[in-house]
Amino acid sequence: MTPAAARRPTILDVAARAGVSKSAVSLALRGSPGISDATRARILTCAEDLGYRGNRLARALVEGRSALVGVVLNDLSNPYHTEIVAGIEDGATAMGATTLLTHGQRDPHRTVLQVEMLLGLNVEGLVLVGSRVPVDALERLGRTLPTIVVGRLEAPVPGVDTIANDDEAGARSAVHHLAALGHEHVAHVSSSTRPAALSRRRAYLATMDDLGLGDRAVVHARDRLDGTEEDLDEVARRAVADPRTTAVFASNDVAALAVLDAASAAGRSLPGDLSVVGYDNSTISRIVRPRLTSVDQPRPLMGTLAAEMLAERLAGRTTDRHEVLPPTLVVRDSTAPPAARVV
Amino acid sequence: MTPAAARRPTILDVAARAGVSKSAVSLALRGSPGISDATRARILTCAEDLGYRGNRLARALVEGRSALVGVVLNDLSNPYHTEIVAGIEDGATAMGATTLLTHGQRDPHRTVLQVEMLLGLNVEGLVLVGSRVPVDALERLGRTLPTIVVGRLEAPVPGVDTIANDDEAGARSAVHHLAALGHEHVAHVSSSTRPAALSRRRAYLATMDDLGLGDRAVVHARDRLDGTEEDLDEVARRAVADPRTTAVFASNDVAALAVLDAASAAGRSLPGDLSVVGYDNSTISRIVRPRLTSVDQPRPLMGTLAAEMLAERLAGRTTDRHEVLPPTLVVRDSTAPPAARVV
DNA sequence: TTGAAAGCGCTAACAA
DNA sequence: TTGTTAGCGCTTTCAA
Repeated sequence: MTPAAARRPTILDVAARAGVSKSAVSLALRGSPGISDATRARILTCAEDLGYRGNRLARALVEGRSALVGVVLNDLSNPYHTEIVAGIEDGATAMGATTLLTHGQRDPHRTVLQVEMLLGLNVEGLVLVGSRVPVDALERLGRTLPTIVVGRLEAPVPGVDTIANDDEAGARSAVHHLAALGHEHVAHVSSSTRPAALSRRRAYLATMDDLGLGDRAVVHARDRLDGTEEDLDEVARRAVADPRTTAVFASNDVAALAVLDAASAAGRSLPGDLSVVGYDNSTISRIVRPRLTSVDQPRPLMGTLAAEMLAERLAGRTTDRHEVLPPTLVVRDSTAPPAARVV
Repeated sequence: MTPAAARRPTILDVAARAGVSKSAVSLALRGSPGISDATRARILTCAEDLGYRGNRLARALVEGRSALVGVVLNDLSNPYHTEIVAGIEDGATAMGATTLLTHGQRDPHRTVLQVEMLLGLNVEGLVLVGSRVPVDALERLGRTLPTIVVGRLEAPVPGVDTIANDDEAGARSAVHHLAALGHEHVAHVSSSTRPAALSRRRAYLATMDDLGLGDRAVVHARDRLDGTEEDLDEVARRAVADPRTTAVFASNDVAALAVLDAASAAGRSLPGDLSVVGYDNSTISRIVRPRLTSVDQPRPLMGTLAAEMLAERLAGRTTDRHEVLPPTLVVRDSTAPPAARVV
């Protein structure tokens, strides 16, 4: 009594049907030489007839390589990541590898579990996108297999390559844009103390200084001295409440959205009464009204670059590589010259 | 000359170190009985020392089952899907399976390729979320392995289970909500001719009839008679241009967003001058202003249910199951009673 | 040009 | 309680 579901045909079934040995089938299937065209054609036909489908697991086992690459997102629901993923996948496909996609639900612990899972499946390389993997775990990965981190790290980890956008340049372009429009009281809303946000915060202050506006710079940050985080909307309200402030540079689009809301609630008209620049050029920036001026990271490029660096590692590179890519400012409707002052 | 990267330790290495046979290690690792506690402890320690990590590929090969489940999204960048995925993953984890996530980039062809890839990895089941897999391919899948489709199908496919929300009920609740607010001229903006959108369109018309408003119903659809699709913004403009229309039910949140924009552009104030209801309760509905009233599908439940149905199939169920879940209306700020008419 | 045989890392009989 | 053995489906020597 065999089960109802037909067993999946193996290479042996094809061999039997074609009247050859299983190694002949293996050769034929992968287009290797050392087999006559006639036999190959016959074998291919038989395989087709049987609906034969190679067993990648078996192949990976015997070849000692899986041609699998793991991609771990911090958070699947973050639309910021999807273009990066597409880039990685394109690159991986080009090098004959298959990407396995997972996500850590924003939780470092779950992220580590996902990574474990991928290692169990014998992935040959790992790309971590924005994932908050603990440094010790990252170090272990760097020793174990090619590992690329897309996103800013607090400090380099040996054996781990990184790809990030130039947060300093991005922040600078945002502030310069606002200053060029005539804004002097440009405030900053900072959403976190993670490396990328901190870089932007520092660059904001430095740029304000460079422009001779250092004494007008003011940072509204969520992080409190006691280590807790203030509500983002509350921070936005604070920033908007200052009547001198005519423009805000926010450390990401989510924070910018909070500022837009707070401004509306406070009766400040946008962008005349208050200009806002975000960071990430996420879908949010196209959905909100006014449409958000935002700093764009070259996401597709970051993805293909990740795949490329992975390929290099697999080809034998052992030195670490840290790539920083230039962002570009996308100007939309949320920034304009400051309205004439009614004193 | 061995390569620099240390070979990953196998069960044999552990056995050698512990001075036992490899089957003893296998037993110890999986907590099977038939081995003394002392030996087990020793083996576990050795495995730990060596940094041993089981090879799932080898295990899958010998056990004849992979404990892998494939999840295929139509589009990774569609935030609508992510909660469903979380549900599927939770369910799969509970049944001891691992989910492999992929996406088809909205392209049926690419989707089929992804499915092929998953089959090559010996997944034991497949969950397709909103994916547009051609019917013939779907039929083949239904014959080959447990397959669950989350989303509405044009017609049932033998061997394929489905999970969908009740589009009729959702459309009805949207129209009833608007009618209860006092709207009579409720128009519908329909974004496509896909099964879900068509169901909502039909239910809209039926509900308007039921309410005695049949003669005031008007459908603004993208689909033209010649089979082409009109620009969504253009359709929204048309809908908003009709001065009698005081409310719009859109077939999804993206369409609703287009209506909101068109309304603003036409100088109609929201929601007093025009009320709008969307469908999907996507992140869009929380980002736009006014916040969008929208029909919510029970996504987490859809996900866990998918995993559950998969488990049933794997346990031997051979009858098809089609589940339809009730949606709920989430009322936000985009709907209000019609403003008093200035005649 | 083809077939036979070994073995990838593991589990699951079975024998000791 | 332990060790031995035979494969899972495939690739890859090596002979024929």
